[in-house]
Amino acid sequence: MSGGPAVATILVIFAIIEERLQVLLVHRDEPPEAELWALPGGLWDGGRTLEQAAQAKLFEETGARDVYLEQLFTQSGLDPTQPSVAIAYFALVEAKAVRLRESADDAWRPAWLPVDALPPLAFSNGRVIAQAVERVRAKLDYTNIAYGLLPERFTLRELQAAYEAILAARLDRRNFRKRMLSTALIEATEDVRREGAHRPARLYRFTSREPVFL
Amino acid sequence: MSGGPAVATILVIFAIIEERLQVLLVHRDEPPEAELWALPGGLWDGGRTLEQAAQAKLFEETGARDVYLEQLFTQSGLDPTQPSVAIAYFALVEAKAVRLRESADDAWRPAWLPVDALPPLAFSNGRVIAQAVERVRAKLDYTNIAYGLLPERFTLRELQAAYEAILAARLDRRNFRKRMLSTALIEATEDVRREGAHRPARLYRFTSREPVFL
DNA sequence: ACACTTCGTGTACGAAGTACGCTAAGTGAC
DNA sequence: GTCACTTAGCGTACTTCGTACACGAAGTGT
Repeated sequence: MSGGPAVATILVIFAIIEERLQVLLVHRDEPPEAELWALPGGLWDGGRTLEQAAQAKLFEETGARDVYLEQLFTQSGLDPTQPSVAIAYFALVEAKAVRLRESADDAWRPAWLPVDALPPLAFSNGRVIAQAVERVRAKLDYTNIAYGLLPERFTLRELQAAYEAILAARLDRRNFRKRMLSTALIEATEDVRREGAHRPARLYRFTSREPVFL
Repeated sequence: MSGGPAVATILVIFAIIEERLQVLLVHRDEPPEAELWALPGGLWDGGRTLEQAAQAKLFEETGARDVYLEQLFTQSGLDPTQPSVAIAYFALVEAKAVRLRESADDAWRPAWLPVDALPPLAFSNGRVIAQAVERVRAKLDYTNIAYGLLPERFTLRELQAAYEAILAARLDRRNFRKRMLSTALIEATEDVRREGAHRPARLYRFTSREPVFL
């Protein structure tokens, strides 16, 4: 080994928790950059494609499969101790379907942190996250990537809450509905959900759980 | 050496030549993939950032500095003989300012080939080029990246010709003018250019030669 | 003087997005 | 059972942006 540069994949895993966009981070207990939070990742062994390696790491951290995963950016020089490149991916997962990796000794423990209030991060992970957020926001407009964040069936209100969490903006309820239904990204189901003292909400689903562009 | 995966940068260098969007390719004289055209690139030595390595390679091939250069995508498994990752960049250069590298023995000779009529390419370079074209097209709409393709001063007709070459579509002359001038991306100069038996055309320049987003 | 070519500006129309008011369908209080 | 209350759901007016298209302006060459 050694000689060639180190190649790593790092993951920006998003979920919506408590109406906020949150990102999965791990607490580093050892140098370099000990005691800081960092994005999960791992060295690439060359045995699979980069995408497969990222998928595997995502599964290891969250137990999630078949979620939206997209390559973001490749950086060099993140690790000052050796030549290295890191290929960043981002993923959107449904919070309720995730089971975080257990760390018996409370070491390298993973946790969700809201993107609008991040602590100091290891390496340059803040930049990577910012870029991931930007990409997700842009893609909300013309793709169905939100399917990754929601359960199979959901109300329009829930979908809107997801959009608002990501965009960090409030949207008009009626225009949002109109826009969503005018695309073919989602479709109504037969069922409704009743909760609270008001009219029940119809449940919708994404017409496709594969990435779709408008 | 050896052991770690090979890390390479590859470049998709665009220019507009004879009113067509063309890409710089080199002819491979040796295996693997001998006798095919391929994108220029080189192994990364870890001594600089990836971006600097790409800049250097770009300069080596074209003599161009300070042009638009953007990272595109990272692929693994392009080379079947060893684990490897390739970070692709694309660049936009002004054809007239380019001086192609001389190859004394006519080996690995570089040449411009139009993107709409490419021969079979080595590795999976066709996909990379297609993705680069797509990115450039998208960015034309909301950035000033075209500045890389044109000389410092140009007529609106020339700018439009560049857009048409990239988009592979014809644009309405008057709407194009209106749209361009409504942004602050370009500004009129004092001078005009006279050529041919007709009204002379005003010369414009980009207000900035750094990347600008709308 | 006139034909010819490209440059430059204005106007009319339609599509898409935004602001906003009103009715529908439930639950719970009394 | 009626009524107050809350969220769901739909429709309309207005604005903004993009597209289609017509005409005068400013040169050169005959």
